[in-house]
Amino acid sequence: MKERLDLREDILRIIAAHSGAIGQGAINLLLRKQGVLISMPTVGRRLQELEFEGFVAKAGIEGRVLTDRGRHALKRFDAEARLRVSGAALLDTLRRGDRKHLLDLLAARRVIEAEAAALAATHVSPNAIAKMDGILSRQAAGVARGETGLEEDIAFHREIARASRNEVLCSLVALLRQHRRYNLIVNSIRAAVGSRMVVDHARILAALKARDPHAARAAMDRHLRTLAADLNRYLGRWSPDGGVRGR
Amino acid sequence: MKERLDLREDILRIIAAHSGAIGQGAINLLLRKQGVLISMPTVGRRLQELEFEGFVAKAGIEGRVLTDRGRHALKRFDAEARLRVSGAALLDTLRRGDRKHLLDLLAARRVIEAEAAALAATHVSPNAIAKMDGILSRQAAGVARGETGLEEDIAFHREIARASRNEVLCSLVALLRQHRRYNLIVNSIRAAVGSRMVVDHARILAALKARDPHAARAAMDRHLRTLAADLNRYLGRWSPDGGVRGR
DNA sequence: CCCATTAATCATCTGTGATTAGTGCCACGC
DNA sequence: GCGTGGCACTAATCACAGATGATTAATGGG
Repeated sequence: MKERLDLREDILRIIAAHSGAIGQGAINLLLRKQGVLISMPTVGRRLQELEFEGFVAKAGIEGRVLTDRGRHALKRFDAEARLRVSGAALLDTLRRGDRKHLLDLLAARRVIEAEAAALAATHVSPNAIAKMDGILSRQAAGVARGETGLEEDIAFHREIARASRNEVLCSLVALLRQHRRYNLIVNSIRAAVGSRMVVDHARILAALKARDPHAARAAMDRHLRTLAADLNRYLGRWSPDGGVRGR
Repeated sequence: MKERLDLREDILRIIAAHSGAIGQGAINLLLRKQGVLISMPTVGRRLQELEFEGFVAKAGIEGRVLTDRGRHALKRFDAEARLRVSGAALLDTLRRGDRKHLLDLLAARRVIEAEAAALAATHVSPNAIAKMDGILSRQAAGVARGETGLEEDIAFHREIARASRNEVLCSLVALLRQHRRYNLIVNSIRAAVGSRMVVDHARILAALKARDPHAARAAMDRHLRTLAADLNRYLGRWSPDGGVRGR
């Protein structure tokens, strides 16, 4: 069901690109030129389906043309495809774990989460503040016990993003936080950053409680700046060239 | 090849969730409970494949267990799945076109692109500046002719993101720019914003030429702020409730 | 002795590709 | 001007490969 939809999309695209009507043979050749190697009968079958669904119509004898509905569907497909491609590109960038990309990632997180923190300062609910208080004290207790506090860190940042009431920022924070290698590294340097992370978070939370957007933004900015500096030092220590072995 | 990988993932997950060994019959039942309806022999075949690839091993007679490699692969699968889910959530948010989401989107773009502009001011190459010059003059000419200048707008912002040398920011800009309804609306209000867009862009470009990060950030911030204000006015005019009819 | 598991065999179903029939247009030659 | 062969297209038929499911050994443990 998946790749067939893909094939049909390709066929629609070819028909749209071609001026005038076009038939199975020519479509087959063009598909082949695109690297899609299918037989002509299959193209015919897909064409029958597309015709049945009203996306193409027979134009006399010399082949088929797009209907308005087909053009419309294709436009929607294109938009979806562009979205998917952009998303995939971002995911690929996020998957990479070399030094520069980790720092790039942190720089992006810094501006995004700083804005989220500023917004949160004006929009946060008492309920959310209570939740953050709980997270923070759990994190402090965990770090004191020698744990990493990673879970609480993630939860804290997520709560702030959620409190910003900006769904796009919230989604972005969630997405950018899904980086395995980054989490691993924070794990490794937790001895250095664990306790300071709690202090940083407390400062952010205090700004939220004071409903001071400026202070919240500054606190979050500083938090992620120092994290980036730590990361940079850590990576520099183990691999000056920036090519830490990851996979 | 696709759904089979999916099925195998499900099977791995079930084995991992189950304490101790588990066989085809029980896996089949659990799969069925998940809504995946496959026959027991198929489960057996997948298990053979997984065993051949070293992800599971036979545990005596009572079924199969995960190997270390299987556990590792599953962990990787989980990370990938989380990434995909987060990405899909963001795409869903971006797909929505109501007033609040459009403004959220613009707010996110504002901080991201402002940072990109600031970085670009220090990293931009003469080459890129020349390219932006070209884009800008084409846009000015187009707007003077009564066109929307939308293509050039997109290209300009993309160039700035690229000049920031931060791939994450660049991907984010590309992703956030893929919003059909937003582009449609800008099209609709181009009479109001078309010429001012050129002025804004010129101001940004001037800051880049002066290699002044502060000015670049401020110019971009202002550009997207006014755009948001325009959008807000436009949406307010046509639908005070924020529920513009889309698609 | 019964049960769960693995694995093999056989039938079926689906999708695909090769081939072929049927149809109308076009160009060429008379 | 008209018949005729070539050509592109549609669509049907047949065969084949692959996956799936039902059934059935075969094995070992409670």
